[in-house]
Amino acid sequence: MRKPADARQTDVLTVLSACERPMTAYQILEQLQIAEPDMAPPTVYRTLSALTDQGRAHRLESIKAFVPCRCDHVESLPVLSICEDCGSVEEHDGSDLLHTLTALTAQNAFHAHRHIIEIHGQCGSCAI
Amino acid sequence: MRKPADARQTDVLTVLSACERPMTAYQILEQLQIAEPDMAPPTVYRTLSALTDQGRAHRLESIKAFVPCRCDHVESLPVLSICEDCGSVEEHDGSDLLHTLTALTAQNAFHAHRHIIEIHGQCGSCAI
DNA sequence: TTGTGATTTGTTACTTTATAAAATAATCTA
DNA sequence: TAGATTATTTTATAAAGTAACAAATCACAA
Repeated sequence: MRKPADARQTDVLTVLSACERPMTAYQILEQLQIAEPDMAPPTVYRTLSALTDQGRAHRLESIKAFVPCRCDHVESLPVLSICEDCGSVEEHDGSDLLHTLTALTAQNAFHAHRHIIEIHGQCGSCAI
Repeated sequence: MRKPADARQTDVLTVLSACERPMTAYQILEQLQIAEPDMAPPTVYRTLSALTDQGRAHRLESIKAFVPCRCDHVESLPVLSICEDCGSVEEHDGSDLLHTLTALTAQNAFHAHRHIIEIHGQCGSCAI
């Protein structure tokens, strides 16, 4: 059952958006397999790569999971805060951090391609 | 062959420090197995957790690898820059970022426990 | 149209990364 | 020095990710 890539991307984003929490690749796969039982991991991973490349989804490296982009997905520096109690994730625009980060790495003439900023902690609702 | 935890930690740090590049848990295991062929993954993972908790090593979440802490391992906000060409990693002190990060997440009364800041790019030596 | 090559998508099988849980060893306490 | 307690190791397996090839589709020339 062959589908064009953009249809797959829509499918994956739909599944991701329907869930309040970040989802692992295999959780996404499991959802998609309800409609297409033969789907295999590479299909999901390929689609997720495309989505993250486009900025339409983000991968949370520290918890091996994915969230849909809640911003305009053009923003250059997503900062993702992850509540360790309830698992919820908030997305923030970290553009203000850019020049400090650049200054930090400038010593070695380092040229950045991609920034990963994730914050683990406790969200307001869970702090009560 | 049972060893106290701190001896294990020394072993792992020695292996890590002897390598210029970040190492995966299984690469570390492979090195340690030269002396102790029966060592199994959980021993390495447990030791690495202890080391990262103490700040004596860092885990690069985005590449699933570990480096020894090159700073005083008390520093609160390590920023790790990773060269995508040669694989080298530099460690920087990102304390200056703290108040901006706090401001970013403050809207939701989020309370941070741990920050993960990794930068992918190209180091000076590889830019030539 | 139809053949040809380039590209995208699907499938199989596997590798790498990580951990749960049982087993064992060391240490402590009385 | 037996029994309780804690820490470490082992076994086995779960979870995450990918390489490599097969099949389908597309683009375009003849």
